[in-house]
Amino acid sequence: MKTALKALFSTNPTLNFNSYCKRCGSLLKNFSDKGLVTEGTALHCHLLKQGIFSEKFVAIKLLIMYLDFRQLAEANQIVKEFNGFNLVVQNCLINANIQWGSLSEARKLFEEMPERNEVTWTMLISGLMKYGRVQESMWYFEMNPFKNVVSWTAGISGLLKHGLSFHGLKLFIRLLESGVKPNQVTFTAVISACIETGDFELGMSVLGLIVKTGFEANVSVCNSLITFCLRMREFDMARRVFNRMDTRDVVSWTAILDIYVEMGNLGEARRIFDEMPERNEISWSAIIARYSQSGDHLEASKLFRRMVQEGFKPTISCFSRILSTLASLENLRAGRNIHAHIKKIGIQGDVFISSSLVDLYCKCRDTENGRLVFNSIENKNVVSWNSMLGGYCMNGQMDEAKYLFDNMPTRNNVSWGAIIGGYVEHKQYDKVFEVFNVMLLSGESPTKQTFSSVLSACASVASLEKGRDIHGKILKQGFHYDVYLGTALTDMYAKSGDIESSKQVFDRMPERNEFSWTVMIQGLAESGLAKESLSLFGEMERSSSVAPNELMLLAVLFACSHCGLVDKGLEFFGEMESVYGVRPKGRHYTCVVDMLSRSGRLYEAEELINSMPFQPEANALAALLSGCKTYKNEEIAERTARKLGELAERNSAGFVLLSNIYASAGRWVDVSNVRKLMREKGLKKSGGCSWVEVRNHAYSFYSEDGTHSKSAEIYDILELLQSEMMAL
DNA sequence: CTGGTTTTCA
Repeated sequence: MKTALKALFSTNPTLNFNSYCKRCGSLLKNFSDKGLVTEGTALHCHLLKQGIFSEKFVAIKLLIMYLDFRQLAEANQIVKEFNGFNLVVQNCLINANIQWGSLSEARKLFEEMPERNEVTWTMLISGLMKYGRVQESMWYFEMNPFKNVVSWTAGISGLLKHGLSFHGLKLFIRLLESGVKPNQVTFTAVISACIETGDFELGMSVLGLIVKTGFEANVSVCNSLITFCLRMREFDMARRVFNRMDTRDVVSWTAILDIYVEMGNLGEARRIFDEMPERNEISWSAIIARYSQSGDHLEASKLFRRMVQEGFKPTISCFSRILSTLASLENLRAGRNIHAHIKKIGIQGDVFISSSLVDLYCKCRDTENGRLVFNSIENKNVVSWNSMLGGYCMNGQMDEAKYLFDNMPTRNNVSWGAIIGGYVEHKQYDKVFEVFNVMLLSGESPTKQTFSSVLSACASVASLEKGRDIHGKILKQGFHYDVYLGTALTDMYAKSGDIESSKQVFDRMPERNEFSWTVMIQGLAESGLAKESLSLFGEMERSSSVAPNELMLLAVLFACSHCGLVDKGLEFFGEMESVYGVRPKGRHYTCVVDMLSRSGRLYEAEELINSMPFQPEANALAALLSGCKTYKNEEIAERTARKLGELAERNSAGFVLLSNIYASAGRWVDVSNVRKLMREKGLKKSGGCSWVEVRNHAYSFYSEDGTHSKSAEIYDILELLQSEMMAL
């Protein structure tokens, strides 16, 4: 900009006066757009020196610039130089007041004007529309004596912006009837109305009109046509429009880029992006958003870095997008940098930005900083509250979550879903049902995700009654079994012991993914239908394209273990890597060790543990110990126990088992040694837990004393019952 | 000279 100014100062003497003024004018407009106050003032001084400041064209640009900068003293100075009433100057003043949101001042100026032109009217109409005052705007529209294309378009697009597509289109019809010719701007606006209403037929007839009036070559019209085709999923037509254009701008390229993304071809979209003749911050945002959406957060953040390096200013949406990408990458360091930048340019107050920031800190497990950002949001909306709520939930701070939830000004089904999901995630199942019931009572409709969460809670507490109830509610809501809901139902029925219903749901699912198969295979195995489980696995291999994953193979091993098909299980285990390409994890070894130990093949089990390429799970050793107990093999038990002792794993189950084995062998000294060891390591026997349901509330009881608020009374009653039983 | 339109997004 500085160089442009210099070039102008050392001006070309051959430049004539008019083009000189024009160049000054466009420079001033440029300064005004980019907020370059110093440069603008400097040019003003220069013009004063040259004595051409009162030239009307230049003066108007100067006035607009000073109004833009809100330098009212200078602006007033220029107004004075026009000596009284000037229509264009008054128009500029009205426009400035509209920009500043002083609508009453703008209207006062409008009313006081001795004469008005079509621009005056149009400005007021579009100004009122801009602030959502549709009724008043339409009133002025009807009063307007100069209904030209621009004011028609202003009225139409104003209605469209406020979701009144139908009224907008009706106004468009009136425009056609009035005899005024619509132009390219009108058509672009009307096409976006067709996009809004999703009316393909109407769009096509507008297209006919466009062709008839000869606007089909206009860039803006074609751009909106491409978007129209995109929304109607007419990808071929979109490409035809694009290919036919003889001039394309950055908007056209960005629009066609999105066509390929929608067609699921991100690679082709990227190729277009790389080959675009020109890019702007919106095209950058678009491609970054698409990478982020498709889960390639690394590429998204790489592109963001390139975008900034190439000097593009990210838009607000781009910032919030990249923040959520960094949140997924849990890249707190980069996130903090961007946070600092956001503060510097002063957009931290934006609800989308601040909610993304809350999410970023929480996903990086820094709920404290998340809370600080949350507290700083002035106009919190549901999304901001939900981000903070979700943050507490994902970090298991359920007390904070509940407190926040109880104090939210408004809740939507996302909020309910978040807190319910949090309780499920952190195994507080009694709370899940409690909150879910309140949710239903409040009249909020659960989403599919919330239903899935609650179903998994039912599965975990094996509450068939509740599960059936939820199933009924799902049907009532009219949700059909999609993959997620169907899988959750299958799992719930299987875990609650109703394997028949489980199979029924599974059979009716229109689509199954690897989780669905896993759940069913595991469900059958755990219900003692191990043979059926294995044959279902066979069916899956034959009939679907789903590849067995780690979890599913675990279920298969489990099935073999539970129907005593030890050799079959060993065969599967051997094939895991070679046939299915899944490297056995600790859990798989544990399962096989368990299988061998249960059938008394203790030496093989021990050998398998010794052959493991990594540390065995404590559970594997525990399983072997358990086998030793059953088959009375103290020799292996001794060795295994030693290994378990060496294992630094904080797993108390193994120790408990160990002490039980010693106890059953009557080796009380060893028992007390193990207990001592546990105390030294700070391990506690994880308490058993039981619960009863009374009127939709689950009451939990833990094996440690005194954890229940009414344990004293409960024990009193137990004692009473006991003494009555003795009396019998 | 001053006014109306199109592309990304939560």
